[in-house]
Amino acid sequence: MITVAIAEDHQSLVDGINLLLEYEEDISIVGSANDGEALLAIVRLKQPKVVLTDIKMPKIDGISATRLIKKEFPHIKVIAFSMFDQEEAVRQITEAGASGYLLKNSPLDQVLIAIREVAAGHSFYDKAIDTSFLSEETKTAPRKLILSKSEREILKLIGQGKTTSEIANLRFTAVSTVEKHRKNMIRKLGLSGKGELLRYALEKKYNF
Amino acid sequence: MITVAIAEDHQSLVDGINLLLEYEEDISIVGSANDGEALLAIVRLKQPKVVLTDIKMPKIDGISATRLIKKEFPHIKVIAFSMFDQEEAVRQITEAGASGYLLKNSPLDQVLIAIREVAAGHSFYDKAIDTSFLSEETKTAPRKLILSKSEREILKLIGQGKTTSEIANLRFTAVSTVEKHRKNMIRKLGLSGKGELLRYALEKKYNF
DNA sequence: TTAATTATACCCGGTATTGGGTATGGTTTG
DNA sequence: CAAACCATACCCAATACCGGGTATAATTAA
Repeated sequence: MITVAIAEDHQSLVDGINLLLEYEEDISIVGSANDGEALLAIVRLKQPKVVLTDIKMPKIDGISATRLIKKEFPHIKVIAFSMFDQEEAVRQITEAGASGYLLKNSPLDQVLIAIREVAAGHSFYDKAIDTSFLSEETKTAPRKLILSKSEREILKLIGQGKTTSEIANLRFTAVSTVEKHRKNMIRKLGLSGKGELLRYALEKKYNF
Repeated sequence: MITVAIAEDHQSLVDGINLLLEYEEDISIVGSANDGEALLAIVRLKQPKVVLTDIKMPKIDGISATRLIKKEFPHIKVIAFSMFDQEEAVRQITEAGASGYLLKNSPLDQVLIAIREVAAGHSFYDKAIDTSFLSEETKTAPRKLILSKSEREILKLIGQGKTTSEIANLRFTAVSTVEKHRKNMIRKLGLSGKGELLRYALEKKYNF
């Protein structure tokens, strides 16, 4: 199930998208907001897989919102939704971590395609968008290292089946610190517990 | 570290083996008993990797003790230690789950070799023992399936990162039942927590 | 057809993990 | 240099897990 949050100050458009997605069995809208601040609140609460956000919004604009979302939840995919094809806006929100850019005057079914594409880990830019000025890595893999040095070390130890207190001993640090790192990783990676974190560690075979 | 428990009603022999193993850095004696009942108690308490047991013992003989140990802790390796090379005794204790058979009139260093061999997952029979009547599988892989059907199913789900309550929902059964299965598996496999169980599940890639 | 095993479900007390915080120094970097 | 980021360490309340039990019905094996 692809969970989606929408931020858009024109309620009519929100309603339209809601209508469009209503009968898509693999997509579920978990919240919508009319400004950036409300979007952030929804994202923190629901942690959707995909965020579809307008760029021009009250309180917090879409670019800043994207930056904030990607900082707290690097795994959440953001799609920008804008009236105009402005090179500067495309550049800025992509650098902020967005995975796609849609135009409001394009057919609505593009929304559907874009959501599925970014949820699958790809990027999706409206055909009308000139992306030539974006480097290939920026579009497809804008990911810097998500985890910090300590976090990676701790994840490695978790992958060895160590418990939190064993890790704390090995690293000569407090249990609370290891717990904090573990919790930050769970948040950053969008996981839901030590089990999934261990799974992630073993699957990635320490390539993170 | 290979942890070892010894059961032998002649204390002098226990002392001798203690002395022998004292300077082996990779082997540690975690307990010794003079009868089968005391052995069981030690095994339950310390859960050693290897048990070295006499066959003729007060209260519970070595064969019955082996059966009981292997039932509760299939991962614990048992080496029989006997005065005589009796085919029937060799057959019975091997069928009970023992991984090796030593003779008391053999050089003491055989004990060392046997412990390391069985700890590594091999079998070890004294050279004087005629093992021709034992089938190859009986000697090297006397293991029937350690885990039951439900246990294997639950282990698979654990391997997918599911929590206990998620598994209970999926199987339409009580959380307490899933917990019981999980705990039984941890005991049977000699693990120490859900972390290691998950590790085991992923490592064995569901070949259990 | 008994005996053993399995699956089910619950008890207890104790420890670990979770998911939110806050806070304080260092480091890095624009 | 100020803003970000990182590592550190702690708080809290709620939930999950651990490692022992017991018990009962159903199924399987000897």
